[in-house]
Amino acid sequence: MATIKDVAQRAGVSPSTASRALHGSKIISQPTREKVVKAARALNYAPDFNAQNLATKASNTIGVVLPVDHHEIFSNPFFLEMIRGINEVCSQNGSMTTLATGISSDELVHNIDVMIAQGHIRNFILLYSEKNDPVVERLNQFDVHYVVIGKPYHDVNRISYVDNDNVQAGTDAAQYLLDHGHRRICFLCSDLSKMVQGDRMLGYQRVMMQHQLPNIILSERFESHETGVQALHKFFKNYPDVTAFVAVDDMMALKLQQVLHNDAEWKVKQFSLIGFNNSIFSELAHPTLTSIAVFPQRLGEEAAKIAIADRPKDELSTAVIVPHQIIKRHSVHQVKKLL
Amino acid sequence: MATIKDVAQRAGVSPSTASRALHGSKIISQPTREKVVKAARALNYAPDFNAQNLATKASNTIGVVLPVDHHEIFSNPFFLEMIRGINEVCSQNGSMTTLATGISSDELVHNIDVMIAQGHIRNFILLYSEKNDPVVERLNQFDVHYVVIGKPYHDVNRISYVDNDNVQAGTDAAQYLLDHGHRRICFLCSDLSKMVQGDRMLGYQRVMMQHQLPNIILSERFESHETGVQALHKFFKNYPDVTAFVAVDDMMALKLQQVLHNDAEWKVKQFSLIGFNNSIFSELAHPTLTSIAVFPQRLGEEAAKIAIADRPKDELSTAVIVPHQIIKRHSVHQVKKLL
DNA sequence: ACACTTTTTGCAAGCGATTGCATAAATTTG
DNA sequence: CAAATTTATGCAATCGCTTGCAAAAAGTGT
Repeated sequence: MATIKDVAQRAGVSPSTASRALHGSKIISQPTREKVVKAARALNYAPDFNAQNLATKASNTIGVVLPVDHHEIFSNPFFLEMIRGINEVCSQNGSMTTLATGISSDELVHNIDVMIAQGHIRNFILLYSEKNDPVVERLNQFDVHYVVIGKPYHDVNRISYVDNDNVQAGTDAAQYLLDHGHRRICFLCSDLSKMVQGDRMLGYQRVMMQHQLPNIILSERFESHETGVQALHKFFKNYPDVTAFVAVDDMMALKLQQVLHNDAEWKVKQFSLIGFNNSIFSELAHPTLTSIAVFPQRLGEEAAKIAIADRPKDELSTAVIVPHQIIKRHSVHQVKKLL
Repeated sequence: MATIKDVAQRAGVSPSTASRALHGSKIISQPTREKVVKAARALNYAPDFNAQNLATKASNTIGVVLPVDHHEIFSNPFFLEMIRGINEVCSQNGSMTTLATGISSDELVHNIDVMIAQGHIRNFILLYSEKNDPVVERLNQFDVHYVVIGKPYHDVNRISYVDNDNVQAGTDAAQYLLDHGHRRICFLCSDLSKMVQGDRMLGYQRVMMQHQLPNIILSERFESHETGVQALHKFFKNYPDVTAFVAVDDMMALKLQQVLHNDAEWKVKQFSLIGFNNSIFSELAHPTLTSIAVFPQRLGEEAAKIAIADRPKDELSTAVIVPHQIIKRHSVHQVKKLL
C-alpha cells in the first residue's frame, strides 16, 4: 500500500508538498502539482483513513441512527431504503457510514457515546424523529452535527432536517377519501409520539374540520390478532358508520385489513383504506393498497448531502422537503350516493 | 477528551505502562494496573479509534456487504434484521460496522476497494451468497477475512460462513405439503444463481424424487402483474394438476398469491402455499402464510461473532448452521382424499 | 552483601498523514 | 544588478496510541 512518502519520492518532492498538492492547495505551482498527481495515480495512492483522521481530527464518517429496536421496526423496509440513499451519496463523496442501533434507548445512547468519544464521529443522521428523544438530548450535549429525517420535535429552526410535508400528505389522503364520497373516516395510528404520525394526523384533522366532519382517531398496535379484533369491535360499537380508514403507514393498513378480512361481517362491508409509504406491502396486499409514496431513498440522499456539507460556523440549518405522491390502487372504493 | 497521557500522568506512570495496563498485558504488576484502571475510569478515558488503528494497523471495523441493488432487495426487511444482529454483537465488542452498497457490481466492488485501501478494513460480512460473485473474487485478491451468510459457492471448506440448512428446509417445506395430501407441487423461484434458492430447490427435489413425483420448477420474477399472469397461464397449461407451491421466499409467495387471487378461476382452486423467512409479510398475507422461519437476526449475530474473533494464522474456517422452524399458518390446505 | 535472575517500568521510535514556520527559488523593482 | 518581494518548497512537530528494547527495581541464592 502506497503512502504519501512513496508518492512524494516518486514525484521528487517532500511529503508536505505532496500532501498540499493533492489537496489542491493554491500555493503549489502547477507543474509540481501535476507531477504529484501523476505519481499518486501511478502508485494507486489512497490516503490512509486513520492517519488522515488522526491528523485532522475529522472522521469522514457519518453515524446513521436507527430508532430503538421495537422489533417491528426492523421488519420495516423503509429504513433500509433510506440507508441505501444515504450510502449512495456518501460513497460518492468518500465518506463512510456506520450504523448505531440499540435494543433500548440506553444502549443506543451508549453506542452513540462511544462513536463520539472513540470514533471522533461528528455527523449523524437520525432516521426518525420523536418527542423527547434521549438520543437528540445527548447529541445536543456534544459538539456534533446531526440531521434528522422527519420533523424535529424541538427547535425546528435550529436543526437541519429533511422530511415530507406530512401534514399535507395527511390532508391529501383524507381528501382523496372524501372525494370518493366517504364521510366517516377514521385515522389509524400506532404511536403518536412519532412526529410523522402526529403530522399526518394533523393533516387529516385539518380537512375533516374544514368539512365539519368528526375526527375519529384509532390508536392501536395490533400486537396480536386477538387484541386487534377486540379493539375493532369496541371501535365499531362507537363508530358504526365509519366507511374508510387513513392508516398511518402501509404496515398498519395491512394489519387492519388483515383483521377486517377475517371477519365475515366486516369483510362484506368493503372498507376503503389508504396507507403511506408506498412500500412493497401495498403492492402485495389484496386488494392492492392505495398509498402515499414518500420516497425514502430520496430522503436518505438529501439527508446525506446535508450531513456531508461542512456547515460553516454560523450554523444555518437546512430543511429539505421532498414531495409525496399518491399512488392509486384498489383499496379505495367509491361510495354510492343514496340521495 | 482524555488521552492516554492524561491517564498515565494521573496514575503516576508512563504512557506505555498505562497502555499495557489497560490491555491486560501480563507483565504489569497488579498494583500499577489498578492505579491505571482507576485513573482511566476517573477521566472517562476512551482510546482514540484512529490513533489506535493507525498504530496497530487494525481497524476494528467490519464491512457489511449488501447485495447489488436490484431494488427489490431493499424492500426486503430480511437484510435489516441481519444487520441488526450484526450490529448488536459488534457494539458489544467495541467493533464498528460500516455498510457497503452499490447500484452495480462495479460500484460495489469499487466501494469495497476503498474500504480496504483507505479504511484498513480487514473483515467483511457478505449478507448473501451467489454464483460467480465479483465481490468475493475481489476479496480473495486481498489479505482480508470474510464470512458469508449463506453457503459459499466455491471453497466451502475454506470459507467461513453461517447459513441455514436450506436443503433440509426445502425438504421440510415440500414434505409438509406432501403430508397434506398434495402430489403435484411446484417450486417457485426467481434467481437460481443465489445459493439459497438453489439449495432450497435441491431439498424440494430430494423429497419429490424420493416419492417418485415430478419436479416442477417455475422461475418467474413477477416484474409486473401482467407478466405474472401471462407466465402463470403458460405454466398451468403445462401443469394443470398442480395444487401447491413452495415459494423460495415469502415475497415470492405473496406475489404469486397476488396473481392467483386476482383470477376468478384460480382463486377458487385454493392453492396451497408455503414460503420461507417468516417475514412480516407472512403474517400480513391473507390467508396468513405458512412459512419456514430462518432467524435472520441470529444469522447476523453468528456471522459477527466469527468476523470478530481474530482467526489464528492457520486459517481454519468456521461454519455455523442455524436451525429453521416451520411456522404453520393458514395457507396450506388438506387435500381431500378421493379414493 | 554481592552477583545473578526475573519482573516491572520507561524511553523513544514508529504508524501515515497534516500544517506552521523557516528557507529556498523565482520574480519584481529601484 | 543588488535588494526587496512574492511564490514555492521542505523541515520538523504533531495527532494519540503501541511496542521493541534498554534500564531500573525487586527478588534469589550462596
